[in-house]
Amino acid sequence: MRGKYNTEQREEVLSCLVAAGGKHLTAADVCRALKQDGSSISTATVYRQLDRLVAEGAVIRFTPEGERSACFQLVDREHCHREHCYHLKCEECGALIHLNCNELSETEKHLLDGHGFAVDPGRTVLYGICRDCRQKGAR
Amino acid sequence: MRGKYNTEQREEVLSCLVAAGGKHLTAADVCRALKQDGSSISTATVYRQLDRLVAEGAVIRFTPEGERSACFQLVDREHCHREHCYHLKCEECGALIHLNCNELSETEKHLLDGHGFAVDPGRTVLYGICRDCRQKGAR
DNA sequence: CTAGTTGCAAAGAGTTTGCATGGCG
DNA sequence: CGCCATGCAAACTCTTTGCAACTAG
Repeated sequence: MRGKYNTEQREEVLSCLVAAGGKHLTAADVCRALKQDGSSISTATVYRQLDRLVAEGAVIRFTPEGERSACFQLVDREHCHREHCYHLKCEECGALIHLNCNELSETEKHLLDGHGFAVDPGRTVLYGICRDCRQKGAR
Repeated sequence: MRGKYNTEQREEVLSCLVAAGGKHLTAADVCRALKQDGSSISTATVYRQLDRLVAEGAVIRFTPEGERSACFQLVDREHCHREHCYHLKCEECGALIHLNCNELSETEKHLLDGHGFAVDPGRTVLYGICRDCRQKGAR
């Protein structure tokens, strides 16, 4: 089973994402950053830890349009109550918006009752254009 | 320079996307569909034509989170807004469920009106557990 | 001790590219 | 005819996997 042990490699991958602040990193970015810090972790392990962090909901994964590799970004837990926290990712400016909204809980309920599908909010990312970018772009 | 000649291969790739209606296709889907129609175009050419169509703006390209391959979808210029087709991805069995549901359109509207966020349905994937897997796993 | 983890290298999947040939305009 | 497009296969990039050795709890 995954996510049982707390290894040094795990800590390093995690702290790498923490150091990145609100920004996202690719797996390659993480490897590069780690190498620069003197620690060299195998690529496979970086991927495995990232997967694990995503599964735990500590990190979200997404692939920006046009990019070939996946991006990983730390979820800010302060602005994110466990239960119904969704993430909105602006395709324009890249902002990651944390959203806690009853309406979405309703939708969640509907998908479960009406479609038998149990949504996993922590792992779901809604793509679109945020308010700021819509105003700027006059859309 | 690109997009000068109107070849048979170009027509076939295009008509394949037209035939798909509002739905998106991967490059592999296109190849498969063409092969089924008797015409076999090289993978490279399918990619090149898709690139060309994207460059021309006739087609959009995006990669749904969790998927490894890019999706291509015809831009319907008449019905300017994209079809409200969402995708549900089962984390258990990997099934990708296409969903067209009014409730979600409501949610979309709410996100726009209440939060200023214009969701991009084609790009968004909701993660969770599907009905079958929930029943099997007694979750 | 025992089961989860790691590193390595090799395998995979998807996509791109080099080059000679073919075909649109 | 001049170029652009095609096909093929090899190259490439990103990610996953098999397996033996290692290690946290």
